[in-house]
Amino acid sequence: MRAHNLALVLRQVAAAHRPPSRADVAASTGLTRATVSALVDDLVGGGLLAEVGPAPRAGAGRPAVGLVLHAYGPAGLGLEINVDYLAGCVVDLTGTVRHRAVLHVDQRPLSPDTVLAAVADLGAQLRTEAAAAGRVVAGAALAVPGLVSGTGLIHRAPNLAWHDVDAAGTLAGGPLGDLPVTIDNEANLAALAELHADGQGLDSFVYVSGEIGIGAGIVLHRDLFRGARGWSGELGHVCVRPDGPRCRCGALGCLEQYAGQEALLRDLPAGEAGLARLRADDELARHRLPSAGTSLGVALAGVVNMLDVDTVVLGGIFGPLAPWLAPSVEAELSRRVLTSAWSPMTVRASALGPAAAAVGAAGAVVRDILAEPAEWMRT
Amino acid sequence: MRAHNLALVLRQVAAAHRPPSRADVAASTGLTRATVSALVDDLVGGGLLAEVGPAPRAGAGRPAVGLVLHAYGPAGLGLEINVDYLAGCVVDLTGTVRHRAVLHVDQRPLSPDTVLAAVADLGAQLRTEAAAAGRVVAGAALAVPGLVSGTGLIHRAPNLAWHDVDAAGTLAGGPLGDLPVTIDNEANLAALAELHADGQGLDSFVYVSGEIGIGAGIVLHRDLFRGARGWSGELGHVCVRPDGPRCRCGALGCLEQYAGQEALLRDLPAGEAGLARLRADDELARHRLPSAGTSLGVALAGVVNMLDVDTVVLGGIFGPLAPWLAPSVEAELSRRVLTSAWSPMTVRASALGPAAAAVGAAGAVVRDILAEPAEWMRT
DNA sequence: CGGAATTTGTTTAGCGGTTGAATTATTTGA
DNA sequence: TCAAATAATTCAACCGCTAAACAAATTCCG
Repeated sequence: MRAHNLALVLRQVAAAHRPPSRADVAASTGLTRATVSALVDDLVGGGLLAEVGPAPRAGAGRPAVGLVLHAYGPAGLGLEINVDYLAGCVVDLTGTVRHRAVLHVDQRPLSPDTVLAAVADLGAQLRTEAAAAGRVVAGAALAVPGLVSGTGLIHRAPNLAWHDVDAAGTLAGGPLGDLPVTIDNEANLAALAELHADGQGLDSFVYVSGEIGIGAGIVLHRDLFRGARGWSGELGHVCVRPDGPRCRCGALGCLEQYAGQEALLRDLPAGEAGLARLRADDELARHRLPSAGTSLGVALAGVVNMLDVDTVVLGGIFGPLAPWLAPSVEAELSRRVLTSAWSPMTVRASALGPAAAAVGAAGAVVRDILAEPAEWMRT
Repeated sequence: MRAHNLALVLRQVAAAHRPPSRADVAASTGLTRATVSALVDDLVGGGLLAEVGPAPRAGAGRPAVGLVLHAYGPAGLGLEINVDYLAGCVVDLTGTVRHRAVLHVDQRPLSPDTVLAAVADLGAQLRTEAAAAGRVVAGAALAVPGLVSGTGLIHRAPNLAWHDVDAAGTLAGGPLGDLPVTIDNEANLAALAELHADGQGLDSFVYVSGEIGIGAGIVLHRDLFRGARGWSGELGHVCVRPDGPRCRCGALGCLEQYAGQEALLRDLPAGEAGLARLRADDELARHRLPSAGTSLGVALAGVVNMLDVDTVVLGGIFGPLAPWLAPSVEAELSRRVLTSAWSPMTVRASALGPAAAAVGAAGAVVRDILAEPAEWMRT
């Protein structure tokens, strides 16, 4: 009960627009001021909340002491392994990114152990930076482009050609071995980053992560949807045409064959160079992207009919290509989604830059702490 | 906290295989015997639990008093409107069906008000029967083949040609006007019935409801998944081929055009007559059903790739046709679902008979009471 | 047959945590 | 300078759970 109320108070402070007073929190939670005072004292003592000078306020009365999440409380380390880069960042309790790093290296020729060692080194370096700035990293999360078990086993990462990699075990032996590390799918964590990106109250959406493969992170009522075993969101392998071209996964007509990076860049240089060319050449883009958008729309329409979300966010490489993709996606959705008749769908580009998953990962670490403050303060 | 623990105790009693004693419940919940005693006394006083004579037990010691859900506690009324029948039933707290009724009438020529009045009458009649047997109906739930809002507004029921029908408002004026009535999608409630059907511990599955249309109810971790607005599960309008035949919804190539009842019974008599013919004529069934199963499999593979469930339950008319449908559904799933490589899918026929949704609806009413006993006992 | 052992269920004192009212603290405004 | 207003703390009361002792009802075994 104590634990529950601690989390409740913390949530109110985090959600407030300006630093609330103890009295404000009492009013918004329904608890009494006495209780809130006691809880806040605990949270301040535990390093999760800080008091700030009273905001200039009109009217009489004793000035309120503002409460904010402690900017030097426990920090989260986010790491990302993707096909053509590694990334990492450190965020504080407020969700602000304090340090970041990206390494552009194609990971495909490297062994899983090499890649995991490299990303651990990147993380250790960021942790040192954070420590120098007075922030202690309390935990880490790693984003990978594949299907991951809760135990940290990567079952399959098709575009890295990994399978059955015990990432958690390998990391435990490295320089981050003393940190609790969770491992999650890249699209899931990017979706979380999108959810908590500044302001705009997205409640439920599908985040489409266009990288070498196509993944999706599903957010429902501000909560990440993981499916039964954590393996949801394999949008790239939803069927667009049952008799279409063969996919790397073995099936026919998967979305990835129509809207994956390799399909978009056919006859163009691979990677960023080809994408830049596509963005620069409006003629080319108009010729090639709408049909990919239609395929994306067909697949997403099925997803939306089943899942019932009202917003699609185009992320990864689809973000910058949204001007050409979104109209055909939107058209297909409004044609095929039953509910769009009385409740139209929204399609928009992601608000995030590259390495969104790393930011989401770091944010997930601190939000875990905020969600269970009692757990954190026991130590 | 009290409320939480009351529900906890109730859940343990409901989940037990044989009537547990207070001591058993204490052991399985982690509460002390003293606390459980107090909680149980409240629940017995509130008419939710009953004590039964001590079971003959081996060993020494004072004999235990068994606890069971009160068979004469509050009962739930379930109602179902479907295209070619109305159904209703009353279940007691244990989930046992005590009274039932079905009316085979084609509802399509009738107005919504007429149909709602008829189903309300059916409900009132069942309530009278239940009262005569000493059971008081505490609430009702109505299943409809369409998209429903939480407020009881039926946005669209394509196969009844209904739209914007205020079912809750209409029912409030009828003979059930004094009961709290919730309204929900037919496939959702049938899925709940399947979930709570005797025994076998299904945890997460997609229940495919084949009626005139095709719907789906999604259960994840023994919890109904409703999507963002409660409009999930429109499997019938997932796209199988983007350039397929036009569907009643306006789009091209919806699953319903390949595996809906009308597609299955092309050139056969409509309704039960045609279905009987199909079941009787193995030659015909082998010729026609596997291709429908393949389409179903294509659509379900996309769903499973996104949602990550490991079991598909074929219900409604698909249940009896499962021997011909399931193999091709299964084949398509194992071809197309990524996770099936290391975690194979299961496809099975529903354990339920007709009017599954009515049973699910009635069960939902009593489970709501069991989930919040404090709420119920306040009255 | 009768007492010890055993298990169930209740009683009682104590404790953590919340509430509500009273109290103290700090400011504005007349 | 003092009253009014608002913020935060203190303190007694209370609710619900726990732990341990106790009462009740049965079996085991000499």
